[in-house]
Amino acid sequence: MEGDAFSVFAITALRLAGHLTAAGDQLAKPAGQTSARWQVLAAARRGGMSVAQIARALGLARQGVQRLADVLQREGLIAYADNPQHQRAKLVRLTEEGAARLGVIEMAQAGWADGLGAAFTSAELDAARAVMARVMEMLEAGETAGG
Amino acid sequence: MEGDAFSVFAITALRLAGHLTAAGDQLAKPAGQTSARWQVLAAARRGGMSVAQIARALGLARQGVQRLADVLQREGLIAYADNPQHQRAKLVRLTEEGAARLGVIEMAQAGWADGLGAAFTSAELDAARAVMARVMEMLEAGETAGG
DNA sequence: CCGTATATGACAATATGTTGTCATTATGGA
DNA sequence: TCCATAATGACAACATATTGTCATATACGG
Repeated sequence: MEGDAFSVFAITALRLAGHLTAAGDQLAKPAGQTSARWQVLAAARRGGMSVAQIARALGLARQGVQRLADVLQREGLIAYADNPQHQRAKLVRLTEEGAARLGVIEMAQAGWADGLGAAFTSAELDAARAVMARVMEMLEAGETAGG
Repeated sequence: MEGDAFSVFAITALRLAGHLTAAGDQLAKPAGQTSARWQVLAAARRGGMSVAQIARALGLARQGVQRLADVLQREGLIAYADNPQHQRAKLVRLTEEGAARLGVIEMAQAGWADGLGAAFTSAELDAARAVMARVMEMLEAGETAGG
């Protein structure tokens, strides 16, 4: 039945995420970063977002992203800019040093993704991604409803 | 190109895992457990495995599983049994109390999986799972090769 | 302006997980 | 037996992430 198929799907997704995080750490290591920091740097480049907004975009707890951002700010990779919309919620901005580090990571990431992606068709990857996204939507709906 | 499709796939997988872990924590909470503890309890029920073997099966670091297992042992949910094959590597066994807790979790998990799985066909879930498994195999090969 | 609800950052406690190191225990070859 | 290698558990340091709590800032309805 679908419940069993879903359980196997979920267990596989959790194990895959572990491997992807490990791979991301390896990609980010030459730039002295990690998977988590990379995500925050990428959000900082988009610009115009506060820490809380970045946390929501990444699906993480606000406080965890705050801690990462504070570290990155002390290291000079991101900077806090005044937010005309909100006195306390500073906007996160990528510094030149941060952009350089992010560039190193993304160069490596592009080659990595090309290499792994070559073993699949775009249709396969997109179909799998669509199923994952639908599951995520349902989970998010449940989280909002349940507390 | 497939590289871009793969990047989007990877990012989606990471976000999905965050939501799945949160959902698992909610399922395990009535039994006073968490997603991580649940995984170890499930491995303990299989029996005949040492901590290091469980870690490999879950794709986690040996030391992290050891710490979780030590906590579960102190709480009386699992027990260490002598291993005739290895003096130091004790076998992990589920206690009656551990089996009771695991049962509570899996009752809830079954209903949860049925509810979410009902929105998908078995073919959809299995196709997505197959793609994730192939990605995982490639990542594991890379990890073994690369160190 | 006031009161309520929400959003945000700060701080602490805790859980999870990795990496590194060490001593001990197998394992296999000379 | 002896030695090298790998596996294992113990311990520590650190990175990541959640939950809870608090004070302050913003938004909105009167």
